Amino acid sequence: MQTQRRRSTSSADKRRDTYHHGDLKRALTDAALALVREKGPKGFSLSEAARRAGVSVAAPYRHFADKAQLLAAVAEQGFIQLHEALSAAGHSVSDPKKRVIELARGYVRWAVAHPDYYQVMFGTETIKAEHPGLLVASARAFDDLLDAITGCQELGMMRGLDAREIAAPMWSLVHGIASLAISGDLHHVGIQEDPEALTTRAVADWLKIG
Amino acid sequence: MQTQRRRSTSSADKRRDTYHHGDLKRALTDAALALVREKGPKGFSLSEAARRAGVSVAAPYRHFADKAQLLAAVAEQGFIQLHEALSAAGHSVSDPKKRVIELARGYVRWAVAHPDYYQVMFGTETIKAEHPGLLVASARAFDDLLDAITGCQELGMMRGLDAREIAAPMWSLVHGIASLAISGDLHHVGIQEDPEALTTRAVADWLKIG
DNA sequence: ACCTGAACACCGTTCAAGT
DNA sequence: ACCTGAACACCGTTCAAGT
Repeated sequence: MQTQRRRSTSSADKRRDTYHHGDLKRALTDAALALVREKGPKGFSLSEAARRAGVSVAAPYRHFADKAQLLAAVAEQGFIQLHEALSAAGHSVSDPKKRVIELARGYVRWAVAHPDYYQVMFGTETIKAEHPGLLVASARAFDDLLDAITGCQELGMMRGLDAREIAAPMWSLVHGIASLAISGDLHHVGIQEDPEALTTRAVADWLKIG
Repeated sequence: MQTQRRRSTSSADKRRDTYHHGDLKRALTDAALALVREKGPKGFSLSEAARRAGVSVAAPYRHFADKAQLLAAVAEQGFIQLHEALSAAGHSVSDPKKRVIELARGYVRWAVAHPDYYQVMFGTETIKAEHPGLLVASARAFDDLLDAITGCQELGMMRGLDAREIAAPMWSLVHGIASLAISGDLHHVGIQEDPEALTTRAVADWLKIG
C-alpha cells in the first residue's frame, strides 16, 4: 500500500507527484465542485477540499488568497463551460430566430445538468467584482446571447432596440427558470413542466413580438 | 452605565425584560436580518445574532432547532411581507391586465428594496422543504400572481392555458430580474436600465400575446 | 420554561519551519 | 517554490447546571 512515493521519477507514479507540483489548483477546484454536488454549497469547506486533495489545510493558500478566490475560480470554470455549451447550441441551427431559442434552451439545459457549477456561479458567496477573470468569463457567455440577437436584427427583426435591451429580459427569464428549477421552487408551487420545455414555450412566444 | 437591571418591574425597564421573556425569537430574526444587510448572507452567524440580542450563544436553541430553522423563520417573514406588498400593488388598479403589470413591478420593487430578505428567501442556505410554514407563506405570495392571471382569463384573455402555465414564466422573469439586479450582474454586463422599468417593458410586451 | 457556562468538533487564516 | 505543523480566533451544537 505504500507505493505512492516509490520511484518518484518513474512515469507510473508521476500522477501523484504532478498532483503536488502544479495541479493542486485543479485538484482543489475539483474537490470543491464534488463537495457542492454532494452536500450543497454550504457543505463546502476549504479544509475538507484540502483533505480530499491529500494536502494540509494550509496548502491551498499557496494557490488562492482565500476561500472566496477558490470559489471564484470554480465559477470561472463554470462560465467557460457554459460558454462552450452555448456556442454548441447556437451553431446547431442557422435560422436566427431558432438560434435564439436554441441558446435559451441550451442555457437552461446546461444549468439544470450542472447545478453544482450554477450555484457557485450565482450563489451569494461568490463576489464577481473581486475576481476579474470571472467577470471576463461571464461576459463571454453573455456575448453568445447578444450575438444571436444581433443576428436577428440584421435580418430586420427586433429593430429599434439596443441588443442589450432585448438580451436583459431574456437572460433574466432563463436565469429565473434555471434558478427556480434547481432550488425546487417551481415544484413547490405545483409546476411540473420540464424547465427546458417551459423555456422553449416562453421564448417562442416572446419572439412573436419582435 | 449599569442601569440595565435596575428596578426590573418598573415600566421604564420592561423593554429589557420583555426581550428575554418571549421576544427572543423576534430579537434573533431581527439581528439575523441586520447582519445579512450589513455583511451579506455569509456574514450572518448564530453566535453574533445571539450576542446582539444580549443572550448566550446557547440561548437560540430554546427557540430554533438550528441555524437553518432561524433562517427559515426570517424567510417566512419575508414572504409574508412580499405577499402584503403584492396585495397592495394589485389592489391599486382594477384593469386585469394592468393589475398583472403592477404585480410584476411590485415584486421587483419589493425585492430590490429588501435585498437582505430576498437573499435569505432564495439563498442556497435556506431549504424550504424542512420548514412547512415557509412553504405556505411562499405559496400565498405565488397565489397573488395566480389570481391576477385568472382575473385576465375571466375576461377572455390568455385562454387555453392553465393559470400556472402562464404564471411560471412570469415568475421566472421577475425572479430573474430581481436576482440579477441584487447580485449586480445586470450592471456587470453593461445593463444600466432600472430593474422596475425593465420589468414593466418585458411584462407589457409579454401581455400582447395573450 | 428559559437561560448560562463550559465543552467538543470543526473551520478560516497565519506563520515559522521544513524540503 | 511549495508544503507541513502548530497556533489563534471563531463558529455550530450539546448538555449539565442554574433561576
